Amino acid sequence: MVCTANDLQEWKDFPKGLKVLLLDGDINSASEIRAKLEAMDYNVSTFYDEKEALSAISSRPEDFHIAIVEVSTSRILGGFKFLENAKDLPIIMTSNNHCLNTTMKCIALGAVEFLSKPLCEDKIKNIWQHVVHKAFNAGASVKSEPLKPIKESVVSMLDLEKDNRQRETIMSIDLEKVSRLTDNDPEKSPGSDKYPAPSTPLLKQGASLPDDGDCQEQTNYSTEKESGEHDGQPKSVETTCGNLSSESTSLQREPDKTLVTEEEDFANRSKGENENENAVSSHPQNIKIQSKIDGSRKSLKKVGALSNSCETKANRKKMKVDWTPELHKKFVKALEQLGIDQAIPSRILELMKVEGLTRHNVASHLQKYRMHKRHILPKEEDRKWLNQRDPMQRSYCRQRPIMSLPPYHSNHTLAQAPVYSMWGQPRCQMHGMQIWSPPDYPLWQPTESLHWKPFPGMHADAWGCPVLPPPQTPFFSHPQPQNMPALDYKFHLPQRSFEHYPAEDIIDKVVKEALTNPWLPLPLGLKPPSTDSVVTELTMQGISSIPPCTKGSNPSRHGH
DNA sequence: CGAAGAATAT
DNA sequence: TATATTCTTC
Repeated sequence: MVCTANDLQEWKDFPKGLKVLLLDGDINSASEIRAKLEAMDYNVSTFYDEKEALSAISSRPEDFHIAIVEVSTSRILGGFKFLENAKDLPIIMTSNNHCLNTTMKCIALGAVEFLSKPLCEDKIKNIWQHVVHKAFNAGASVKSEPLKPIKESVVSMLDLEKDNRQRETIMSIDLEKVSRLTDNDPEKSPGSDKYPAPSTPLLKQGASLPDDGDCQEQTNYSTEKESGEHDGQPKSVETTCGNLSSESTSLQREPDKTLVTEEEDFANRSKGENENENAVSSHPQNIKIQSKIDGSRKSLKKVGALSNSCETKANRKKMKVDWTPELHKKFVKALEQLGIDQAIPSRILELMKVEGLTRHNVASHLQKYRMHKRHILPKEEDRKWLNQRDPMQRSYCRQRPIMSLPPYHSNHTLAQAPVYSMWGQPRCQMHGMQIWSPPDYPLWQPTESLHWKPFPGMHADAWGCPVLPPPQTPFFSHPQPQNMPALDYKFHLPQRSFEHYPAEDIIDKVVKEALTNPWLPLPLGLKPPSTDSVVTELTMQGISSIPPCTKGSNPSRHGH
C-alpha cells in the first residue's frame, strides 16, 4: 500500500503509473479530475463513496499510492472518515469550500495537503511528491527529538514575525528543499525530469489561504507540538519550516532584501552541495549526504539511508549568515550598548535579539570586525599617542581627521563605478546608509560584494597618508565632497609612525570617558557621527525626506 | 565543560 | 572575501 523508498528506487518512470485513489461524491468533478490525472499517466481509481474506497484500500492496499479526497460541505464527514481510516496513504483533501477550519481539520487529521478546487493541472501534477515524501519518511519514528528545537524556534518565530514575507521565504525555501529531494536522486525520482520544477504543494497551500496564513501555520505547529509526531505523515510544514526557521529567522526582522538574499543563498548552496554529492558518486547519495551531515552536525541515530536523506535535509548545515547592513547595524548597536569591554559574542547576541543567529555567527563577525579595527585603531592610537604628548596638536586632532584625496578623485572610471570602502559606507548610497559605529570602534560596514580600495593598485594596508587635516577644519565637518566617498573613515597615518601604542586600558579609558561625557570634545582619534550616519539613523526611523543638501557640502563651510 | 578568541577551512 | 568551523586557551 504505502510506497516505500525501495519501491521508488525501482520505479523506472516515476511518477508515471502512480496509483491515485480519487474519492469525490460529485461525478462530474470526479471525472474531470480523473481525466487530468490520467493525462499525466497516473492510474486513477475513482470512488464516490468513502466506504467503497476504504474497503478497496483495505482489500487491495497495493493498488493505491495516494488519495485525493473531496470534502464538500454536504459530505464532509465522509471525507474525514476516509482520512481517519486511511492513514497509511498520503491523502490530499480537496474542496470547493475554502473554509480555513475545514482545511485545518483536514491537515490535523493527517491530510498531507489541502487543495482548493478546481484542481488545475499545476495543482495535481506534483502530488507524487507526497508519495516520495512519505516513502522517505517511512520508519522515521525518532523524529520528535531532533524536531523539538526546530519546533520551538518556529513557535518563537511565529510570535515575533507577523510579516508575510517571512512565510513566503520559508515557503520558498521549502520549495527549494522539495525540488532538491527530487533533483537529488534521479534514480529514485526520474519524474523530476518530467517535472523539473515541481511547485511545492505546501507553498500553494499557504498561498491559497493568504489571509489565514499565520493562523494556519500556528495551528499546524501547535498541533504538531502537542500531538507529537504523526509518524509517517508528511511534515513538510512543520519540519521544513522548522528546520529552516533557525536559519531563515535569523534575519526575520530584516527587510525583504535580506530575506531574499538569504533565501537565494540557501538555494544556491543547496544546489551546489547536491551537485557535489552527485558528482562524487551517484549511488549511495543518501548515505553520503548523511555521513557528510553527520560529520558536521550531530550524528543521526537512524540507519536507513533513505529515511535519512530527509533527516539530512532536516539537519542540513546552517546557512551562511548574510551580514547585511541592517544586521550589522544591530551588531554595532549591541556593541555600542555593551561597550568595548563587554562586547563578547554572547552578550552581543543577546542584545541583537536576532532569532537564529548563533554565538558563533556573532563571534565570527566580531572577529572580522575587530580585525578591521586593528587596521584602523593603531593609527588612531598613533595619533592619540602622538597628540597626548604634544598638546599643540591636540587642537587639530580633535577635529575629524580626513584623508587626503587620492589622485583618483577626478578619475571618471572610478567615479562612475564607485566602489566604496568595505569598511566604510556601503556602496550605492553615500548618503543614508552609513552605520554609526560605536565610539570605540571605527566605522565599519560589511561589504556587499563591492570592495573599495583607496585607489587602483593600492592595498588597504597602504591607507593613511601623511596629510593632516587643516587646522581650521571644524569639528563637525562630516559632509564630504561626493567625489570622495568613504574616504572619510580613514585616518591618516602620519608618516612618522611610532613603535609604541598606548595600552589597551588607556584606550578603553579614553573611550569610556567619551561615552560618559558626550558633551566634551571627543578624545583624539575618535570621531563624532557623521551627517551621513545621522541621516541613516533618521532614515531607519522612517524619516526619509532629508534634504540632500545636508551632505556633500564642503566641510570647510559646514560646521562652526 | 563551555565561552571567547584566534586560526584555519570553505 | 566573507563567513563557518575548528583549535586553543582560559
